[in-house]
Amino acid sequence: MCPTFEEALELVGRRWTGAILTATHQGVTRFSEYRAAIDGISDRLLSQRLKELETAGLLDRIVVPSTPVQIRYRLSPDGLELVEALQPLAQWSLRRSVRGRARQTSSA
Amino acid sequence: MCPTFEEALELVGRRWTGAILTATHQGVTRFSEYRAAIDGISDRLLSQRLKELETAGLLDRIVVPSTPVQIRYRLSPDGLELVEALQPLAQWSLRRSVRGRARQTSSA
DNA sequence: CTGAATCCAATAGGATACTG
DNA sequence: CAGTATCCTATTGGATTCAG
Repeated sequence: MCPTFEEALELVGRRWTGAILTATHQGVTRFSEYRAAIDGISDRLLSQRLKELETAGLLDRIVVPSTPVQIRYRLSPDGLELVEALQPLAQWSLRRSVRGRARQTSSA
Repeated sequence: MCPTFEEALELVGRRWTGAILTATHQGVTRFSEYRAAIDGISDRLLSQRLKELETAGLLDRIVVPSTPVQIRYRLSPDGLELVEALQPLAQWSLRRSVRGRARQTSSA
């Protein structure tokens, strides 16, 4: 299997990453908005994930030169494509949860 | 975001999981075949992932009553749907790697 | 052949406090 | 507001050995 696919899976499989991408897709742009929109995420992880996604070229970090400066995030073209590419997976998990399967995936 | 989507992402984002699903989809069925097909995976992780995927209802573990018994794995209907749902993501990562983006996603 | 058991190193993640 | 820094624990993953 091509390694870039594994990389994509592992990036997107990191905790909170899906939630951040989804939130961004739904219009969330500010750090504090993510905090409010994503229940349970810590500042540290949010900051880390945003940076990872920016580094991966999936989010653009926009500095608005107001006073005080505002930081906004948005999906890059690649990021938008990714969110769209994840839709079938979202549908699948939704179908599955409706059918009753899901959960019990841990327990090593 | 619905928690089942996060669960799906985290399951599929675990190391080797994508490779195992792909290999299975391409006809791999035996433990030793996975070992041969997936470069670098250890017995421990292969065993663990197979069990996780079985527990999640994505793989079926078939015991063939020959002498000695043979163990075969195959995608369950859900697992097949999952593999199909992952195709857009695979396409996306392929497009991206062709375009030259990808990599540099780690470095916390 | 198909794993399970053990041991260890690395990484991820959570909580909290602090800063420009 | 938008993060950093620090600390600490839990989870992952790799290597190796053992077993039915």
